[in-house]
Amino acid sequence: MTAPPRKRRKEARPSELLGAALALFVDKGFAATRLEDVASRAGVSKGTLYLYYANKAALFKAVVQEGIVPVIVENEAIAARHTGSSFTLLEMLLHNWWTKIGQTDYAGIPKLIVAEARNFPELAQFYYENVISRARALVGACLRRGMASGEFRQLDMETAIDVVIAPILMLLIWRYSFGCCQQGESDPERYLQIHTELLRQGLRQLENESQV
Amino acid sequence: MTAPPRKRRKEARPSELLGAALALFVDKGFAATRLEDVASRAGVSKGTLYLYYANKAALFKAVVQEGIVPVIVENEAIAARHTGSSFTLLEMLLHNWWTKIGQTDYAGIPKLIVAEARNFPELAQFYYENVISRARALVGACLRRGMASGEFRQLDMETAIDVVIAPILMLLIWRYSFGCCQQGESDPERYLQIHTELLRQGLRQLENESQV
Amino acid sequence: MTAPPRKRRKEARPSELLGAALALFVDKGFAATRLEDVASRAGVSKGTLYLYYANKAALFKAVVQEGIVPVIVENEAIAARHTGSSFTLLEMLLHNWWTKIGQTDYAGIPKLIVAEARNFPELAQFYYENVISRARALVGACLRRGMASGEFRQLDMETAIDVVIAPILMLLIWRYSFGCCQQGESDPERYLQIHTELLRQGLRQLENESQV
Amino acid sequence: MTAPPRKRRKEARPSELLGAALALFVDKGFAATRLEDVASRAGVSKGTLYLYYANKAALFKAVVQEGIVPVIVENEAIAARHTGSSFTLLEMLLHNWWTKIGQTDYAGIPKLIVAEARNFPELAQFYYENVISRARALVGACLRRGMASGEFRQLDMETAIDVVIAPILMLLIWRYSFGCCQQGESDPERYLQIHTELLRQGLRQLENESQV
DNA sequence: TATGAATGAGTATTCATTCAT
DNA sequence: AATGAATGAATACTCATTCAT
Repeated sequence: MTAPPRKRRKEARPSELLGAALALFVDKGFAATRLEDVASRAGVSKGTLYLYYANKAALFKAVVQEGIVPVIVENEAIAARHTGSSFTLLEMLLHNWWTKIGQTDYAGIPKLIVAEARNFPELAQFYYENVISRARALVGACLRRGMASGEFRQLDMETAIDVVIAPILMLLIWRYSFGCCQQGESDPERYLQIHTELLRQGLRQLENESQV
Repeated sequence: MTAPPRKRRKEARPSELLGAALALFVDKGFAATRLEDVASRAGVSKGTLYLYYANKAALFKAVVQEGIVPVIVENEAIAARHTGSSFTLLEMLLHNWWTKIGQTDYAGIPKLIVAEARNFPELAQFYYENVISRARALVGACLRRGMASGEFRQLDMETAIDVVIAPILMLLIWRYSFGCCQQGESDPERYLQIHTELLRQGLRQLENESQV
Repeated sequence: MTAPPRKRRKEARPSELLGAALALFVDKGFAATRLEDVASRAGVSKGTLYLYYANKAALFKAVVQEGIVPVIVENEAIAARHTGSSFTLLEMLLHNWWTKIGQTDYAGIPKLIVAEARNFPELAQFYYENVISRARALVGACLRRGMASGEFRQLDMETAIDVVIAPILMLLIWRYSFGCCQQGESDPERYLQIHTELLRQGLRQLENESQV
Repeated sequence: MTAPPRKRRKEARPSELLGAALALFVDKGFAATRLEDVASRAGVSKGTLYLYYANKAALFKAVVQEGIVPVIVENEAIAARHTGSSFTLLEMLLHNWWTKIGQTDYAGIPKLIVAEARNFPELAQFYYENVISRARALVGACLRRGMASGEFRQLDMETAIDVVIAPILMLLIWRYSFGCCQQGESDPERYLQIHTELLRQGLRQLENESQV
């Protein structure tokens, strides 16, 4: 009969809610996450959640907007002010993504969105416009820059973007799907290092080719 | 005179059900597929479905068992009897996979299983054991063979397997998630051709390296 | 742990469900009626209700369609085959309505629809087209017939229809709103008898008027 | 210089709240009106509403008390001081009701109370005691007076009261339920005029009858 | 074999009311 | 007096599974 103490934390609520939502979204997926669980994980009631986010889709969009879009923005800034080797830029972009996304709970979002895109086209559209197309544009610009300078060899652009993005994407998708099924302990850092090295070789203008 | 078709019908039930299940699973995913829809697409009642498959999970496993595992078995046979270039073997394996899986509705299964693995660990386990681990073993054996013969350079095995599998996997995942969101028409054949070429260059023992 | 016995009563279900729905709709109104209560009053589970009616609105429409529209149809038939006094026809129509609607649970529907029309425009539209407009057309035809024969005096048609319908409508609305609040026991039969008498006087062509 | 308007504001709060409540109650009904909407329409917060009215029911009662009961009181005063024709008194009472209620937003209250009486018996009881019973008593007294003086013929009292009240009540109920569904534009003034005329004829002591 | 009627657990969202500030 | 953050009860609809026929 003792009413639970009401705490007013207007400032802190949004980030607490987004944190709880992220944790559950990446664990269960979008459809299978119950908003009641999000609320209770954030220490509030279901109703409180709706004070901050109009519905489940809005909550998901906020998670992406607050957690992933800023990293895109950062990377756009890094690219804008970069002078020097295009491959170094590529490394910086991937490294920042890895630090801010790959090493946090946000790492689960790419698998989630791939998994639910068809059943929630509105979310897919949002993610495509705000994350995918911007990320691809960024990598594309970097590659174009390298090809123009002769640092990279000429490649089909869309395929080249895939080649850059796929390894990190596969790593994240795998970790959040079969990650726990796999017996052998995988070392993501080493995996990425190898792929970066393959990338360097795959992209670089070969000596004798450049001379042709 | 209507008896014979009725009989044929009866014997065809399982495959009709599996066909309907496959179509809906790859369209909606596992959780979002309604067994009632599967049954009605196969032209039977919901109850009949349960005469053949104990539950939704059993139905899914049957789809995999009947449609995907045989391709693995074929590929194992191809590898067993192959003599000659390891890269040619790799091409044969990928080509068979592409023909039997990539160009059929089964192409949607990899995305499905990645999407639902966490929420249905039993299915993930089944798929991992019956498809993933066997496919990786097969590719691994092929790579080991090529490395032993000097055709391929020495690479970390797990990473090399990833490098072989990832492009085709990404292609399928993408097609069944953002495929329809994307404006530009993508040409999967060309995409695969490019990746096969990159693969050839990435794996081959370079002349001067081998001389060292 | 003993599962409740499942009874298959496909034939009887619809009328049992409609009966339960009618009872609760007229008691609580449309919005305040819980489908779970309808189901349990009919002795079935919530799910079963949905086997027969797609949703709450469909259930309501079925109640009207099965219980009220047939009375309209009957009255149209009565009017079509009637020969003789127009006032007698009017009495027959009102009497049939009173017997089939006014003395049954359907008597609560007019109040319900008036109460919820604004919040459920789709239901209002359905009821207006299937009941109200047909009932008014029927009364209108009867009045026109009496005016043409000189039995009734000339009156504005819409108002005349109101004058005929209003007393019985008010009676029903009152019974299902303040009926229980009222201390004095009201006698609906006597009320209607008085109104019918007033109607006879109000409609009839006065002797001296007809001579003018 | 902003202080005075602030003060005026404060004193005007209750009537602003009652105005907002009236508008929403007659639009949505009692149950479907959200107190948050009432508050925001009045330009205050939800909490403030509760400073003035203990709950939704109290708010509704206040609307009736402030807007409808005074018209009853006025009519009681008109009747108390009236000398002359009873029918003229009836016309005055109806006219005042029409002006103060029928031509304002309060016109929606009769439909509301009829619609929600059963689900909110406390409100029904309040309205019955403060409005309905007093209005009927008033009309009853007027009719009794006319019957005593020989201006009206002898009629069953309750029925006679119904005859007087029903047309105006039906008009208001209709306007707030199917009013918008109806294609033909109805003219309430003309409707009332016709009914008043019918009333005059229906109530008056016929010459030859009075002579009997 | 085949049917399809029946079940009931599961969930996003709303809103009157409370209360800390 | 005023705010608005917080609460939690309440409800339509879905669908995997069961089972009587």
